[in-house]
Amino acid sequence: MDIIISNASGVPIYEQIEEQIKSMILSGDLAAGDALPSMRLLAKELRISVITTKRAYEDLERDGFIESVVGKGSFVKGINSDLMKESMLFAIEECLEKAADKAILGKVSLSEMQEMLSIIYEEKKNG
Amino acid sequence: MDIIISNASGVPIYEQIEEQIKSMILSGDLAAGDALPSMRLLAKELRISVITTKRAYEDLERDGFIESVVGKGSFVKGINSDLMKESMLFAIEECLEKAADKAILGKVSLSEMQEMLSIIYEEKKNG
DNA sequence: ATTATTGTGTATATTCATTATATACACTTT
DNA sequence: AAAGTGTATATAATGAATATACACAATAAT
Repeated sequence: MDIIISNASGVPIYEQIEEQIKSMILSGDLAAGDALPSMRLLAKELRISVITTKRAYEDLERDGFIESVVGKGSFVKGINSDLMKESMLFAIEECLEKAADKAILGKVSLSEMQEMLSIIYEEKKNG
Repeated sequence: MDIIISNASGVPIYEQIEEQIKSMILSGDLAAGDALPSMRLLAKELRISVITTKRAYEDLERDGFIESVVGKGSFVKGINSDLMKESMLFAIEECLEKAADKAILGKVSLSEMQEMLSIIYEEKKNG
């Protein structure tokens, strides 16, 4: 399981895990029925506490993406892919809203923002 | 002093105050030498603690935007307007980066984001 | 088959950092 | 003296992350 956590980002670890697992489900890297790494194993790999992985899996279960059964493990559920994309778009929207708020306060134009976004996006995608 | 704080946003109150005062300086609503409302008065207007306004003014002073002198009050300093804009752009950049991260994970294209951003920006600016 | 072991998820109590607070203090002006 | 400034100390409330012990299931050893 290729999950990368960054302490510098300010994003809570459990959220980073959630986002990346959702992404793998969306992209097909994880299919319905697939087993996730156990909370303990993932915690060991990432050098974090079991409780943090549990927090992530707990949220994913609450939101209907996975299912955990004691003694057996955690598994990907059948997902409505459209709903999934909806949830992703919503998270993106929240970030863009914050950026727009700051931009308007700071008298930064839309085209300036578009330019910035374009550079950032391509940078992240390629470099 | 027209400062609006929103508890729903998740942004700390002191940060909201800082952003809005910076914005007023940048736009010219506040000029060098102008007196800010006293910490106590602003706290009273916003129905928050003096300590929170102090925290905001403290940060603004640390960053060179204002100056506080005991017994007298807090005042806007002479500002390098370019540096100011730099600092605003940096904050916007951070938000856009988070959005871009999520977009790439979620297989959301750049043009989709541009479209979202455009709608959000215009909505906030006009509506 | 029974039992011990190992691997699952779960629950409790705790630590740490951040945000926000009440209250009392020190200084300046009037 | 009084009323207005900014300042400092001690405290509460929340959220992120943790260590440790608990409960259940599958498996290997006997």
